[in-house]
Amino acid sequence: MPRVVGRGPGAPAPRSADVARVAGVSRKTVSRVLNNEPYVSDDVRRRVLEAAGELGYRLNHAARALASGRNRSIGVVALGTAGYGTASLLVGVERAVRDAGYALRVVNTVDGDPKGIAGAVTSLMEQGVDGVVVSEPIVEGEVSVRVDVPVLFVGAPPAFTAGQTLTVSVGAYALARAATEHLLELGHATVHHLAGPQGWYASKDRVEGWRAALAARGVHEPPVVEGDWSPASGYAAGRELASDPSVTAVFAAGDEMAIGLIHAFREAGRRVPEDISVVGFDGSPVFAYVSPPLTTVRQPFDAAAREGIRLLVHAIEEPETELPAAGEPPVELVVRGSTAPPPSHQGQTALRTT
Amino acid sequence: MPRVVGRGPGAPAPRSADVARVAGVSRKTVSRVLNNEPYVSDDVRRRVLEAAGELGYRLNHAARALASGRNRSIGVVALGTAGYGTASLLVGVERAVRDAGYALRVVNTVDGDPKGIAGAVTSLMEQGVDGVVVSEPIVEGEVSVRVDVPVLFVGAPPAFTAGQTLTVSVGAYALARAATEHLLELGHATVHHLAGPQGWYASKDRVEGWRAALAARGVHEPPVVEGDWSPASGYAAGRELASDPSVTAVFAAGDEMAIGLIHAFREAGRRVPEDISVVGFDGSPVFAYVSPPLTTVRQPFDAAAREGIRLLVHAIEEPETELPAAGEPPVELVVRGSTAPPPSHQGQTALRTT
DNA sequence: ATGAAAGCGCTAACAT
DNA sequence: ATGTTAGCGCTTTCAT
Repeated sequence: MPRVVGRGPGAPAPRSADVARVAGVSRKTVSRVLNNEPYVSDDVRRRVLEAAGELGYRLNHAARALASGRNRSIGVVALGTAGYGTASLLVGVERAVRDAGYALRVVNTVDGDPKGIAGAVTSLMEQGVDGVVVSEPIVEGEVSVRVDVPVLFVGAPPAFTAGQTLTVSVGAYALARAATEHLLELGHATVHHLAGPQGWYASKDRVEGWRAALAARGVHEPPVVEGDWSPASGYAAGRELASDPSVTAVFAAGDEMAIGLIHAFREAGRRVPEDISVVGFDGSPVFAYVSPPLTTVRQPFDAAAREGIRLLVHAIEEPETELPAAGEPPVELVVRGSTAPPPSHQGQTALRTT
Repeated sequence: MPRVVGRGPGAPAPRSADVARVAGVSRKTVSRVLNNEPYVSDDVRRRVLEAAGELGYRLNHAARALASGRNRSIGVVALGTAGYGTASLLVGVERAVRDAGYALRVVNTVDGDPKGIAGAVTSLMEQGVDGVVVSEPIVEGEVSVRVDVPVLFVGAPPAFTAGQTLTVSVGAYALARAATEHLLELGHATVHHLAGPQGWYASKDRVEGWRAALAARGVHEPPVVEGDWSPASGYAAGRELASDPSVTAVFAAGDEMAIGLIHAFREAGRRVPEDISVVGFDGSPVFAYVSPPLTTVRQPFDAAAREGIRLLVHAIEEPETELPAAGEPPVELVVRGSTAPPPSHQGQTALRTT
């Protein structure tokens, strides 16, 4: 009678002892081969591999983790939404983690609040991950968890203390600044900003980049409009902004919000880019195919994920040596059709007196 | 000196024996409390929980898995792309898995080919998952892996044999049929189809639904145009289709391809929806805010994920009892602005003689 | 270059 | 309702 329900027909799964028996070596030697340890003759190595293949042997990660204290797995706390940004980052992280020979554990937080994050991290710790990645969308607030493994924060400053905290930037500040400067260089008197929700680091960086670009030119800083990343919130903001004739350029903190914004402008009879220019943020490829094609800045998700995981794995595997510093990611502005010089200066000033 | 690198300052992590000692009970009793087993007095339960809290005790999943043979984890083989569909499904799966009290292991396959899938599944088996989810994007071909746990296929027929295979539909066939029928009811003589890449189940279902709608009305079935899900491939297909004046309605197998398609049509001087109607597939919310707003069919990702995981967990926990059957998901057609009746009949026939 | 023995932290089966 | 004993499958010493 089979020991466990669910096992295929017949025998229980082979263990390393079975491989050892078939190969005519000790269990420890099998272990050595499987872990690519030195001091195994090529002949023995071959025999072990052969026996393993024959038996259809599969290593038991749980047993290995228990015995060695290392899991070769990395946990990621992601935001439970299906946006292009979140998803891209997750895909990049998965790839980088797998390439590093680690397994991935994912826990989503519905909303990025501290309590949700604490719970997610605790769950990951129980699962025995060797390192944790907290992905960009995280809100401010005290997160209280005891974490004794290295933690990588992507696109945000450390939100809690851990065995070791690392950060990798997605260059949001520089990207926001570049987006705003692009608009300013086009001749716009100022640039309005449709931000993400308050309290999010992702929002903050972008606001600051925008603000810095404005300050560098000494131009007036209009009040920030706040959205929630959704196209609907961009649309709502657009209806508001459209009624203000002084608005000729808007930098939106997300591509989808930008799309909603443009839609509202056009409905209100304001042409884009002739009357109002709009720049998005993310670099989602599909918006190159809408009218007008969306000018945006591309977030270097892949590069950030690769770089971040490199750092994290280093911290896991060689905690003593110093970390090779991460370079700032490149700033990539994608100019498409949603930006243009402002309407004639006189018309603009005339309207602004309103 | 600390035993393991990375542990916080001081003591090693507390184990269940420590909790037992502090609470003044046996290790097994601690185990009973932690697993919510019956036959524990309320008083003891309270004491154990208290001791655990005090010590900051965290269960060791690896040890539990090794001892019990069960991991309380589910693995998902996802496609390594950041599309709205894939990401939505993954988010839904993560949520459903967590709600069921399981952890999630994710392995992406860059391309959904059989070899990649086999590798992904093997990796998951080594990680000791109790069940596997193979998400929709999977290509045809023989996948040869030995799997002794239940496997759930989302939106595709079983691609390999396992301890037990389950399927949950996303209703792609019915959705494709509904999309095509919508166009036909508008009065279009026929409907062209921009499909996904050949070999993908996701493409196949949609082709068949489209074909069935056409056949039911006895209308001519034009040749299928093939894309690769990307907006660029939709654009390329659009340039081709735009030169054929008989084309007045296209059903695209994905929203992003539909967007590319529309862009190409407009560039070629064909208005949407006046000259050509386009229906997408997925239901991505942002395309309600482009011009014209995209008519589409909504894939019930959340419902499918919930339903699928319910089935899978049932198969894991009660392999004996029969599975409660899954109802077909609702068909949701979202009519927006990219569809309209065809141009006047006479103009159309005149052109068609070309 | 290889092996023997011990034990990782937990749960299972059987006590009581 | 609670405790005892014996492993789960692997890696770690430490021998050889």
